[in-house]
Amino acid sequence: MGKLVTEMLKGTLEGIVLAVLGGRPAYGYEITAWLRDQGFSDIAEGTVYALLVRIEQRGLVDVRKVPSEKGPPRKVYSLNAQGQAYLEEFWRTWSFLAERLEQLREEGPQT
Amino acid sequence: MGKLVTEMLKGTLEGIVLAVLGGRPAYGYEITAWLRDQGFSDIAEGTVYALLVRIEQRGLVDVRKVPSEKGPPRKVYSLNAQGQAYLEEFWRTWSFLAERLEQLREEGPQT
DNA sequence: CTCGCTATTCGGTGTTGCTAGGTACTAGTA
DNA sequence: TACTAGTACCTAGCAACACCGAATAGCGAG
Repeated sequence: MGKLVTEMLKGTLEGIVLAVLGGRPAYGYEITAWLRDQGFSDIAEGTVYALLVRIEQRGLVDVRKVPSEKGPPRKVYSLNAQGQAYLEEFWRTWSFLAERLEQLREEGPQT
Repeated sequence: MGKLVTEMLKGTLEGIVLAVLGGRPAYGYEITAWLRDQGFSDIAEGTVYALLVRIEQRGLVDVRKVPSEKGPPRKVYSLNAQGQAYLEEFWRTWSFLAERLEQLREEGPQT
């Protein structure tokens, strides 16, 4: 896509991934593929893996290794209680930002 | 506010400021005050000024100096044609992202 | 046995917002 | 005079995050 998306993803990609994990456990490769499917056509693989490491270190997810038939073992991440709480905080922040922007788009800044 | 907002602002703050300038010309100090009014309570002044320098260097805005009665002269920025085009591109990108997130929030990832 | 797909990891880069100051001009006040 | 506060702008160094490119590793097909 472009630089605009890249910059906007900072801060939101993390929430997106957490939201995915909120729905069901998943592993890196799978998440990357899903994101590309959703239109984030040029998400870098490395980006997703780095993000997963971060949220694991922050204790937002649990991990378990699952053998794969076609390749190295998968690291399957699932959202834990702390991650759930963080995700809710993310949605609140997102709502705040989205409301401000929607208002700006419709009305312009109130004079 | 918090780190979450800070990270989310990366990539969107620029669009926000351009949108403000799309409504009317404005200067840095004024924009900062307006943002704080809108709930972005701890936007740093330096952030806004640095951003304005960037968008000026990219040729998205026109600038003129206007004397002030109570302080140094103001640098009043206004959106030019190139900035207008960029702003529209920003809105398209924003819409894309917002749609994906809204979908995620409501449905969860489709299994 | 090499090619392609699955799956993860890592080092270095660029952009961006923040911190924490500084400069400069005006007006009010002790 | 000296100080304080409000207006208005600028800068250097920092941290976080997404990107790029490459490497590693296992498996099946040709």
